[in-house]
Amino acid sequence: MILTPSMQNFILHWGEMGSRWGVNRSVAQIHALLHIAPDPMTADEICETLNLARSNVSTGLKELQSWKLVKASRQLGDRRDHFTSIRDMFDLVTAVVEGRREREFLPTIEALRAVHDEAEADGTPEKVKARIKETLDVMQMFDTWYAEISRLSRPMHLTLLKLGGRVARILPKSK
Amino acid sequence: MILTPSMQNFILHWGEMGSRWGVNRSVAQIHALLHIAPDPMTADEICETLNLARSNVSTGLKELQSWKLVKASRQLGDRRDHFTSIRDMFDLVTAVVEGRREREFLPTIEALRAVHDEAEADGTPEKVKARIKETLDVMQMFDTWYAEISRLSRPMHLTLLKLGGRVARILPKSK
DNA sequence: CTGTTGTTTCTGTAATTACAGAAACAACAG
DNA sequence: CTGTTGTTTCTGTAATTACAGAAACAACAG
Repeated sequence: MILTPSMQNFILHWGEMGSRWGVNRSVAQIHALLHIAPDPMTADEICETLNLARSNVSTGLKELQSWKLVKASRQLGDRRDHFTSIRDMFDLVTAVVEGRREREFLPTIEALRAVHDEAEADGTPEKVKARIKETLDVMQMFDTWYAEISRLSRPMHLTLLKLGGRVARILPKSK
Repeated sequence: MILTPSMQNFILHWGEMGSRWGVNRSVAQIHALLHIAPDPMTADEICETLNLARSNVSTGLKELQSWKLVKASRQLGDRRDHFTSIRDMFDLVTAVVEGRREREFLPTIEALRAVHDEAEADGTPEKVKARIKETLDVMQMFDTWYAEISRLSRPMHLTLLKLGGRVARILPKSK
């Protein structure tokens, strides 16, 4: 596959961004390539296009699949796996947010809960215990909010997105 | 300052979480300490409590101030700076989200815009150009949504948070 | 002036991370 | 059986990152 300069830049920038977002550069580059590739690609094509070792592409694809950002598919008369990224940008955002929640947010809440319980018995000052509890409570509040919102339907999400700040005009009436 | 085991764990976990969130461990630990500290602390006290070099504490405090997570204050009759973290959890979340938006989201949008313009002239296939444009558009849509929502008042934020998924019950009527 | 406080910059080091490339395997088609 | 495809695991290396500690400096109180 031949990359035009702007396609190369897209992949490079996505790779940079990936490393800020906690995904390593190679993995983010593979995702970027699949994201803009018109057709599914095999692992070998990805190796050639990005100049990565096969082992790393294989591992990277696994990781992307675990994030549910990439799917493997088969083509008739070909034994090789063909990989595509999620085509719908909404699904992509959902997958990324969901992944981060599971890997970063929930473990933190869990750890905070453990610390909170531990603090009951080890002579931690009341003020400090209150701070820890408040931190835990607020994080849980945000998590609950997210869980509820994410359960809404796609059209509802779109409505809310388009509505933006105007949601405030509608709400007060109902209070 | 004496740390109980649970306070130590809080700081350690916060430090771990920090490294996942793109802040380095020391910086996250300093923040964790200030977050649960009942009273403002001087740089020296932080050094002692966390066993960090003074230079690193100094740099870390600078970084936390640039994130607006920590403020320096003065006390009568003392020439040293005393540091406190944001006390209000809502302000903290806002500061973190705002910081990440500026450092991770906006640069990406900027880069995408540049790639998008570049793609006009370098023979990038139409399909690929469309993908790039779609990616840019969706990211901008989310950013606009966030910008509008963040402009709402604090009580409105609280209302929305408590409302959670029930916001859906209110909206359809108005369509 | 001296002492205190804090910042910045540099050096060196330990730990971590991100890879390439090799090798061993597994699954399966023909 | 052989050839193809893909995965997993290992070794080695280069690059990066996160520090400690030193040193030089600045600002300022008294």
